[in-house]
Amino acid sequence: MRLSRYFLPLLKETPAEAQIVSHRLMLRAGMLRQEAAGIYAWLPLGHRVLQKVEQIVREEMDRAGAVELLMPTLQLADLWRESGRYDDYGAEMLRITDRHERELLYGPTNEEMITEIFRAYVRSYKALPKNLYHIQWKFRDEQRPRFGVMRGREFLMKDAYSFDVDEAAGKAAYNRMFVAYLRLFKRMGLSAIPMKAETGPIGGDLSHEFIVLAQTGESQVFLDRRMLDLPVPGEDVDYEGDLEPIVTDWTRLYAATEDVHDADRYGRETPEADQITARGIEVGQTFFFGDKYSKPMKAVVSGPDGVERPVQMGSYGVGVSRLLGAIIEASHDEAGIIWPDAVAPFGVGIVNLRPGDAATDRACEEAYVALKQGGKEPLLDDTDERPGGKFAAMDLIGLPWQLIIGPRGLAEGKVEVKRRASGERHTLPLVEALSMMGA
RNA sequence: CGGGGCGUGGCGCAGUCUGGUAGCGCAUCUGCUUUGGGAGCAGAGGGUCGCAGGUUCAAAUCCUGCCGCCCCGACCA
Repeated sequence: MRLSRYFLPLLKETPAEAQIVSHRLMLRAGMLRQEAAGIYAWLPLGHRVLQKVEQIVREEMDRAGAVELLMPTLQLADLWRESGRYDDYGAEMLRITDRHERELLYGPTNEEMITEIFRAYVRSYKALPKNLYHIQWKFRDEQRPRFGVMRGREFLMKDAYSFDVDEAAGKAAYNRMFVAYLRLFKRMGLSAIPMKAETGPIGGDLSHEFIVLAQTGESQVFLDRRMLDLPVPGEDVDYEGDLEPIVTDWTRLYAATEDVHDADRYGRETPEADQITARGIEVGQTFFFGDKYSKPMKAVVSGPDGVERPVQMGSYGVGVSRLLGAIIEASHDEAGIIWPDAVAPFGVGIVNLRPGDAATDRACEEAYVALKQGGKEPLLDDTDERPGGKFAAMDLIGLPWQLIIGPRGLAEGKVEVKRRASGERHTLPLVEALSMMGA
């Protein structure tokens, strides 16, 4: 992409409404525009990152055996009356009436709908296990939206739902999601720690919140330092096999958010030297809730014994749009965002220091084509902006690599490569620069 | 939902107390000079002062009502 043709409205000054760093940087970097409290338009740069994050979630869900579908944003109120949640859900649920006076709602989640879909088609244990997910916009009419995209009213969420014949199979399905979550957050460059979570009225102890550690996190968390060193399962993890050992490894050590923190247990189980108190951002949550919805909504399957029983369900959410905020909270400096390679909107920013200079233009063009062919998704700054402004802009939008090309360096046959994360720079011939960046 | 604050060119703000026909910085446009870490000079454009009523000769400024947004708290993926 050539910057001169792109749409990247950068802000030199921070809009007054933004307080936390990720919100400020997203506005300044031209990723986001607020349209109403907690409702945002995703500008091209933000949209690209959103899609990258979404794609990683999708790949890891698919790898774990989940199947993607897409449910609508609007749902019928009657569906929610079946589970009893229409009345339980408070003002957070956005209720809408259509021209026929039918009551609708903008879905805050999809347990009811997925259960309805499942029960319409599945009757036998032989069709199980199943895990269906979608990535869709949700709406929760928060009383007080804040922190930009981290607590908006409209948000993009991946939610998966597992269906199993009995509790043991349900637990295995839960484990698959647990492992998939470890992997997908890791791929985004995040260290997300599963922490025991409140299950609320659902009961049982099978629920975890996945928390990203960041200094500016919204809530306080307590954990065993050794959790940070646990190995994340690789691409070759066998989702057909027994994942219990991995889950046990990741749940044995103490890790809790402030609302479920047990100071006595913490002191007992975790050596003082390994105790960490930090701030965290919740980016995902896993639940196993058995027949909470399948029972009232009559989603039943026949077992091998010919007896019909409610299917055992779990649900697994990832806050896709929220993740952008979390990633920035966890990865930025004074100058701007530092994107992890896997989610960066562009792989390399090429800075043409002197557009109009024949040799410089030629070298930039050569680099642009090579990087593009190498799948590096370059963004070429071919604007008339002054060098200082270009450098500041590149640092702000946080592309992993900067390739700086100008007449001064070219006179020596060299260009400069800068790694955004470390600030490390190298002056070297263009070919070498390209191979350094993997093109 | 309780408490506090704010709404003035695209962005950041001053002006409001004490009414007199709107200003600063950045950004934008034009010209010239500049060009390796947010340039200089000269000129230009752009504002129903959140909205609606009211008071007044006169309202960004005073009064009433409404709307929007932000912060702290309670609540939440």
